[in-house]
Amino acid sequence: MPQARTNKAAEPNGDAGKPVDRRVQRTREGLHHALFDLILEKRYDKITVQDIIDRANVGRSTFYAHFLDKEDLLENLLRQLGEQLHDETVRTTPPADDHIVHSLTFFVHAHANRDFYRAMLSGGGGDLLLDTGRKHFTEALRQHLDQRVEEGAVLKIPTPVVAQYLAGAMMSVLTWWLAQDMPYPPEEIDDMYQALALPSIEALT
Amino acid sequence: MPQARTNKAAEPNGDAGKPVDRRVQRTREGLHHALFDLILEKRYDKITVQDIIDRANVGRSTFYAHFLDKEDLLENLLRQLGEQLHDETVRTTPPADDHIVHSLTFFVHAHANRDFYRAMLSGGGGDLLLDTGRKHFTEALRQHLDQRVEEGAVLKIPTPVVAQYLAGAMMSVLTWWLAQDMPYPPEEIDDMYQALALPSIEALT
DNA sequence: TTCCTGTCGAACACTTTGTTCGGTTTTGTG
DNA sequence: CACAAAACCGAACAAAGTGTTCGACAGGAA
Repeated sequence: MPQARTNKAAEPNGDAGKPVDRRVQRTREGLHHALFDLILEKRYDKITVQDIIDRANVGRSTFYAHFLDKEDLLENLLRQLGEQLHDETVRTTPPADDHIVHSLTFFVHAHANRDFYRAMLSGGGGDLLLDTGRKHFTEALRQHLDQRVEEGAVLKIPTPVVAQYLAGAMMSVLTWWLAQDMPYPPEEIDDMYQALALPSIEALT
Repeated sequence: MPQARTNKAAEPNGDAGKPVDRRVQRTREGLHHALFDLILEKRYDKITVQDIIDRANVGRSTFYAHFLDKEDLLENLLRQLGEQLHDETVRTTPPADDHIVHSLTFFVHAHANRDFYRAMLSGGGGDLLLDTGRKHFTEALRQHLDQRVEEGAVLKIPTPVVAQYLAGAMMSVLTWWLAQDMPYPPEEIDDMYQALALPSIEALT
C-alpha cells in the first residue's frame, strides 16, 4: 500500500524529493477530480465512497489505502485549493497595499470557483471550507497586526480577538454573497467589507 | 402515531390551544433531554438514534413518529434553547440601550451553557447552532438598522451586508472565546466586540 | 528482465437507518 | 367507571454504507 493507515497528507512531509510513483499520482488526482465533480452534482453529505471510486474508476481497497475516509479526501482537496489560492495571492498582490489584507483575492477566488464554493457551503461540508478559509485569513491578519504592534502601536484589544473578529466577518459576508448569487462584483463587495473593517482597525490604537 | 412524516415543529402551529397529550410531551422532553445529555458526553456526529432512544427509554418507532431523524430532533432542541434565550433577552434588556444590540445576552447565555455550546461546536453539529444564532442576531440587527434608515439616515452600505458582517463577526468571536475556555468574563469580551463593531456602524452614515 | 509496489475486486462482518405491524398501555372524555 | 382513541412498544426487516482482508495481477523503476 502507498501509505497505510495515516493521513499522510497531514504529515509535514519532509519532502526529501522522492519522485512518487506515477500510479499514486494518478489515483490521487483521479480521486480528487472525482470528488470535485461529484460535489458539483450532489450534496457533499450524500456522496458515498462508492460514488467516488466509481467515478474515479478506482478499487475500493485502493481508496482506503490512500485516505482514511471521505472527509480525509476532502481535507486534502481543500488543502490543494488553498495552496492554489495562496500562490495566486502572492503573485497578484503588489508589495504595498492600502488595504488591511488581501481580502479581495478571496472574493475573486470564490467568484472564479463559485459553483464549487456554493455547492460546498450548502451541501453540509461547509464547516471545513469555512474553517480552512478562516484560518488562512486569521493568520494573515495576525501577522499584519503584530507588525503594527512592533512598530510601537498599542492596541486596546488583543490581536487574536481582532483577527478572529475580522476573519469571521469576512467569511460571513462571503457566504452571504455567494448564497445571494453574487449581487455585486467581487471588487464591490470587497469595498464594502473594507469599508466596514477599516474603521474598527483605526479605532484600535 | 402523534404526527407522521412531517417536521411538525417547523409548522407555524396555529396554537388553537389543544392541550397536547401528556404522553407526547413526555417522550418529546425525554428525547430532548437524552440528546442534550449525550451531546455533553460524546461528539454529536457519533451519536446514533439508538443511543438516543436507549437513553430516553423510548421505542424506535416512537422516535420516528416524532422526528424525521437525529438532525430534526436537534433542530427542535435548538429552537427551544433559542426561545429560552429570546425570553431572557426580553426580560433582561432594559428598553433603552447604548449598545447596538443585545450582544451581551449571547455571551452570557453561552457562558451559562458553556458545556453544551462547546460540545456542540466541536462535535460536528456546529453549523446548525451557529446558523441559528446568526439568524437571530442578523434579524435583530436588521431591525435596528432599518429603524435608523427610517429616521432619515442614509447608509453607504446595504443593511443586509452590514447585518451579515456584524453577525458573522459576533459568532466568530463567540466561537473563539469558547474554544479558548473563555479567558475573559462575558462582559469583557462583549466590550471588545462592541468596541470593534461600533466604529463600523458610525462610519456608515 | 526482475523485483517491488500499487491496484483490483470480491467477499465479509458490522453498523446504522428508516419502516412496518400486531399487540399493549395510557389518556382524555362522557 | 368505562371505553374508544391515540400513543407507545419492540421485534423484525430491507437497504445502504463502512472499513478490512487477501490472493491475483499489472505497471513502473532500475
